[in-house]
Amino acid sequence: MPELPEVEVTRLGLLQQLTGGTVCDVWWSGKRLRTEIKTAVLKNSLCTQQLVTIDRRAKYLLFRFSQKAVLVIHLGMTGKLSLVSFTRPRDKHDHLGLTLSNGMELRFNDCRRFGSIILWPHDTAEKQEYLLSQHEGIEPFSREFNGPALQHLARKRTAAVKTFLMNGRIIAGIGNIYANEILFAARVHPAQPAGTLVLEQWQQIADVSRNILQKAIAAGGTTIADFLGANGNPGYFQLQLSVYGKKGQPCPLCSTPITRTVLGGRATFLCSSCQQQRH
DNA sequence: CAATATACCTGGATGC
DNA sequence: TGCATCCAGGTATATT
Repeated sequence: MPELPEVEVTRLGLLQQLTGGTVCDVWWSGKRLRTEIKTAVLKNSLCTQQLVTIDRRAKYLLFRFSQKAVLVIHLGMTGKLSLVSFTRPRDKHDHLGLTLSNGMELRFNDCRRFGSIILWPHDTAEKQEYLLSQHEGIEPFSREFNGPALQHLARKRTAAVKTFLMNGRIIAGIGNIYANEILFAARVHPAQPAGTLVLEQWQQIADVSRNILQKAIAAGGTTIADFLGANGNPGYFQLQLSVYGKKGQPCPLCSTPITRTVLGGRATFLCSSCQQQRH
């Protein structure tokens, strides 16, 4: 589900209600996620700790606690976080619960279990955060995300520009839905080799990326099947999608039917009239 | 090193 | 109704 906007919507929703809360218990379903969960370690590190703030790097949420420990949560494909009363019965696919001293519980629900939950203990958190940041690509809302920088990063890259945008080690936060939408808005053909785009195209991609991601955050994210923000509400950006999932429907700009292809194993939607390869 | 394939999971939609 | 098949917002790892 979650690309940068959905992760950001989750973060903002939790921040409102959660900061200042103190952890008093940890529950785990016993089912393994992408990473191993050590309940005893989580309890030892987090119980009595107060949540200071929540940050985001790429699609990771960083829950910062008072004694410097950081709980890192990645939502994978179907992960959702919610804050509910600890008396509420657990749902199917609930996998982790952090009970807070105010009677609320932060719950992680993840049907497909591609999500991950990692604890950075206080003594290595700084180092781990540095390593994560090194490993992840540039943030779309950062200064370094601009036309010339993107063109530079794409030098000698033969992979399709869509695959390039979705490569998290190069650019953070852009997944399949937003890659499709960004390339349509920039009028760039998804299969064009990244290294062959001209500066004007990269500038356009940088501009529309920020615009689309920002609008998606403002709309509460995109809910196709099951994304819910931390307050339990769906997003509404799917109402503003131009091409994703729109096979056969008219292009909003020229009415040519949208086509679906597969690129790098992922569904790819485009308007063959508005998006043409430029060499 | 870069590009591509595969694996990790569950469940909804589709077709027979 | 049942069953098989395909598909889904991500990413680490292996293979070419």
